[in-house]
Amino acid sequence: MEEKEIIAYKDKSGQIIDTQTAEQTGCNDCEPIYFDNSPEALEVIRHSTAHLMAQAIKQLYPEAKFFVGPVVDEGFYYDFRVDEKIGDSDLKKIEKKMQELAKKKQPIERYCIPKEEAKKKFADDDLKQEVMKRITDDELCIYRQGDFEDLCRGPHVPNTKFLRNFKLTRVAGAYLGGDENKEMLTRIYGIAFADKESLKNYLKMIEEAKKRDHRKLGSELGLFMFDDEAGAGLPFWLPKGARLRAKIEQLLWKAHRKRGYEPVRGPEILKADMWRTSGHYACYGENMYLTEIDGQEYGIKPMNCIGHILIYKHDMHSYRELPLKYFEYGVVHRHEKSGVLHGLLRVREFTQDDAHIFCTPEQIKSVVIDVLEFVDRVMKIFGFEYEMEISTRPEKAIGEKEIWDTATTALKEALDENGFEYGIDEGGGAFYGPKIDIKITDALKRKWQCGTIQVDFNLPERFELEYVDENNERSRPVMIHRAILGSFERFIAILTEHFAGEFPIFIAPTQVIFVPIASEHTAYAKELAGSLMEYDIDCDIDDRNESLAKRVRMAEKQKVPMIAIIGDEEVKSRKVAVRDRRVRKQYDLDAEEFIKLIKEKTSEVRI
RNA sequence: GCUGAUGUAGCUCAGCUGGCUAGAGCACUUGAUUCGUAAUCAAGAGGUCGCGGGUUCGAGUCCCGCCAUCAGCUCCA
Repeated sequence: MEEKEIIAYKDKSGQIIDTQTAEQTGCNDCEPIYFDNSPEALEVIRHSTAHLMAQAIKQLYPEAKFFVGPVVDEGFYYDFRVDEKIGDSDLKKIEKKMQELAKKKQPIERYCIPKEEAKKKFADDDLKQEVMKRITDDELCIYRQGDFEDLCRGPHVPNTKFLRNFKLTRVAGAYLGGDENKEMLTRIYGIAFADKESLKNYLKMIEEAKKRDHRKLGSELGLFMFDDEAGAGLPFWLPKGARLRAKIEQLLWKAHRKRGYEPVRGPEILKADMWRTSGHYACYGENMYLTEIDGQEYGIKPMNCIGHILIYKHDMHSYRELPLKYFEYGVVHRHEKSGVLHGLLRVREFTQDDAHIFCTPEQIKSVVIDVLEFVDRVMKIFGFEYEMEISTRPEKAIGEKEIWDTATTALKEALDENGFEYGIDEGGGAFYGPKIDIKITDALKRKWQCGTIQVDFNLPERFELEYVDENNERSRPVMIHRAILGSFERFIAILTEHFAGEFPIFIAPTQVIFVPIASEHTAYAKELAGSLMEYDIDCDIDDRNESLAKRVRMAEKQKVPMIAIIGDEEVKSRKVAVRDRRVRKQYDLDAEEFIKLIKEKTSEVRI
């Protein structure tokens, strides 16, 4: 067996020191990093592959100027400027050149020079100047392979021979430094591994993800559609999708009622002054759809808070009523930029499973703890793992700093007391308060932001909300906004990809499909379907004039969990031949047993 | 919104460098078949080639604008 080669070192603090640096400055107490797929090794390999790509681009497009080329979660990229347009077809060409360069086994060398000297050296390269502006070090390092040199902090592999298992995945545009107002550079993304096998597996995973794409499955399974003429980002729910959605809505409705939430409903549009009072007009106005009615400006709601607030204000409230929980499947409209729309994951009209809890400041912690229990229950039912993150005060915000601090502390305590782990997103809060975001991890280990719990001290102030406290005096309640799924649209998109379209029977659009073998068996199938419909179980009967084999195939392709075949034998003995997709088994059951089984399977889930 | 790519029947796609009435498979309709677990046979219907301009004797094919989609940037449920 070939001994693994060392491509870099790791020092005590965990920092990666490449072999070039180690040679120049030494490295005490360093552990070697071998040429394999460890996270550290991949970082070095991918970073060097980015450089190799830059070298190839420079040879193919001599006028190219380079900005930055970092390693990211999904591989690496390099941002650069060329005069020509680079399309997907050019990737192959660049890849080929990279292979060619890698084969030359060029050593990668490093040398450092004072910043001033570097500035002179790259005087005619405005992008390099831009990079240097961001670096505070006095000495800058340059890596060289063959005739290609690039300003870089490293680390890099010692030789280009280590860079063989890579693939350029896509071309895209990216703003210089992520700033929308600056010029747009060309960005090429790529991925690299130590061995061929891992690269192949990675590409296979991407293929798998493509097969699960909710947009593809959504149209194959007849869940939803979009219509170019009707407008971008405006989903239409087809019968199968609407069934699926209705089941989730019903399940969740009951779960809310059980937890003391009251259903309410506000109007879709409100006068613009309302949005001015709330602060939405100023802070969220660019995303709102505005219209004029009888000379008055109105805004279509982008959030449901105002409706719930006005309902709260309609009555006097005693401290005895708190916490008061209003919930609504609220339809909201947000003018998202056209480029960000993405299937059901990002749309312009969507329905939130929204609730607002009015409580005293002292109750925040216990209310949040209750919501966390609710979230946990729902996530478990659908088989999702999740993580949480607290977001703190953003730059564009309303409300006093002290108020923000109090609220943020309450959120942290609620999580701490329950032993939940969480991350912190500094400055990531909504403009009206800090929040806990719930991020789902799906079957392919991808993370999605769905649920959210947001404390709000500001809107109660702006709308002068009150309750009568135990001393018969007026006090100001706190509001907690929360959503568990986030929106039905996004949640169903994630659910579809998570289950690859094979929804569990309790939410499947078609829970049972009857396939009568010949036309004289249809009556019995209808009778059984009728019984199941009594229990809100969605069943279809496929009595089309097609072969049995074909109809079974169609049912399988539609991923129906239970297929019930009805023929002479079944009619005669009042049985059902069941084909269970989940356990991939076939068995016979008496009609009564069958109905009981389906009833159990569909109702065992309670949130 | 920005960068790049794409847009032919409900879906997946073919249609060479501009040239007769635009094709295929699946789905759909009709007829035959009445069938025991992943595609029965036959026939039929379905498209102002995303929309609007332009170049040309002639445009699905070339040019411009718009719309939509895709991959990203940025933003978010």
